[in-house]
Amino acid sequence: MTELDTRSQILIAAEERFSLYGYNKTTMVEIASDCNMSAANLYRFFDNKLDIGAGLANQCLAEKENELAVIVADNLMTSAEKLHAFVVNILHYTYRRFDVAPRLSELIEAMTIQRPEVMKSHRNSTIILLRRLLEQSVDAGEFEFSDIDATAEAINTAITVFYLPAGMPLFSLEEFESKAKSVCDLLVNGLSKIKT
Amino acid sequence: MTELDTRSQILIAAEERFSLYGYNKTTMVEIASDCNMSAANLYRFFDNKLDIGAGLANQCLAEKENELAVIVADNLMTSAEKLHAFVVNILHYTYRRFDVAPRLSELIEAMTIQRPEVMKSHRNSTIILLRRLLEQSVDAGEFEFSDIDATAEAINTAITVFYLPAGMPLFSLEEFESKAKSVCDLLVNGLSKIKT
DNA sequence: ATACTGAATATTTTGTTGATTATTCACTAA
DNA sequence: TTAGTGAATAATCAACAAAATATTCAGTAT
Repeated sequence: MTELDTRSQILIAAEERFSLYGYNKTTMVEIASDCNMSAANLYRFFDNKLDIGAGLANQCLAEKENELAVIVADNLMTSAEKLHAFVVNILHYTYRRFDVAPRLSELIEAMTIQRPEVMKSHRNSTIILLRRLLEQSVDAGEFEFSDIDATAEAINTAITVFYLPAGMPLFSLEEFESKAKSVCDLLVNGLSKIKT
Repeated sequence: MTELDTRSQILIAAEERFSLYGYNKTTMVEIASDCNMSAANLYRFFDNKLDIGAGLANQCLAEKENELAVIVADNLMTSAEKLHAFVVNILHYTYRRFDVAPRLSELIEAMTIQRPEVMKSHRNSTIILLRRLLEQSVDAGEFEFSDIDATAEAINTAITVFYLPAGMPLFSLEEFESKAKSVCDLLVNGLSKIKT
């Protein structure tokens, strides 16, 4: 088995364990024995448990980014619709992680605290996607703005609530969806060439 | 001494202790002896320690609301300037609590978890202030929008990041100030009668 | 060299127990 | 009746040992 195969075998075993029992309750021995190897051998592929977590988190977040990229690439939606779909997608992802698969959010929590660069890089990717959305909106003659980078950043800042699982218990999903709609409307109003 | 006097005497003693040593490390006996009374007597004025905390938190948040009310009432600033000042004030308050007076944020944390209605009511007051700001902006012929309540809520949602002490370690105060500026610009653009 | 292991060590978590602290209550003083 | 107390009880916290777990390392097999 190649080194790459073994790495992904470990990641698959870890994903199974982490999503079932959570990051903290999963031991290196368990992951190792799922892969029919000793715990010591895991260290030939990952520096430590946190790095296994980071590998997995990067995978999960990359999937999320792909979903968002699909929305941005869509050419049937208007830019306003895309932005709304974008935000709702983020909200639903956050909600799911808090409500449906709370085990995996233990991993995200650990990353936020102990591997902030993982979340930072996800943040970056998201802003790049927003930037692309804005570029396309200009091409389509729908939005206009002066500084595309500042605008992408500002939008990301304004929708930060929808990223935070900590806020989820405060309102129902329906309430959050309605908030997402109002915020998008407000933003779109500021971006549109022609005011609605 | 009237009952009201005793209540505020207790709150004063509690404020001193809470801001010096934090909510958790302050004991009922300490508060009581600061007021020259027995711990048991505190319970004639407050149901429990959490209620003393809630009384104090309400006071602190009311002060914050007053500062914001002053900004809204100002008649030298444009509506755009008011909104910006409003957001920056919130940001600075959050930053101060996280960076300068972390002891008191222990109290806010306890309230967030164990007395969510305290924070909810503060949230409400803030939205009412934003509503007033919007009313005045219409009178001044500066902003226009369809639904004032939805708009006030949407603005509040968009500026939620600036309320969260948890986010403070991620960026410097300067970075947050710049974010506050971009978000305000974006919002103002969407609200203004005449686009800039 | 490369893939791996068992056993040793270091770090973290868990469980337990004593001490602190919050809260209640029966009571006194005015 | 109102303001207060000391002492009893209940809940929480802190410290420390024991157990579990992460990580390292010396060494085996191919």
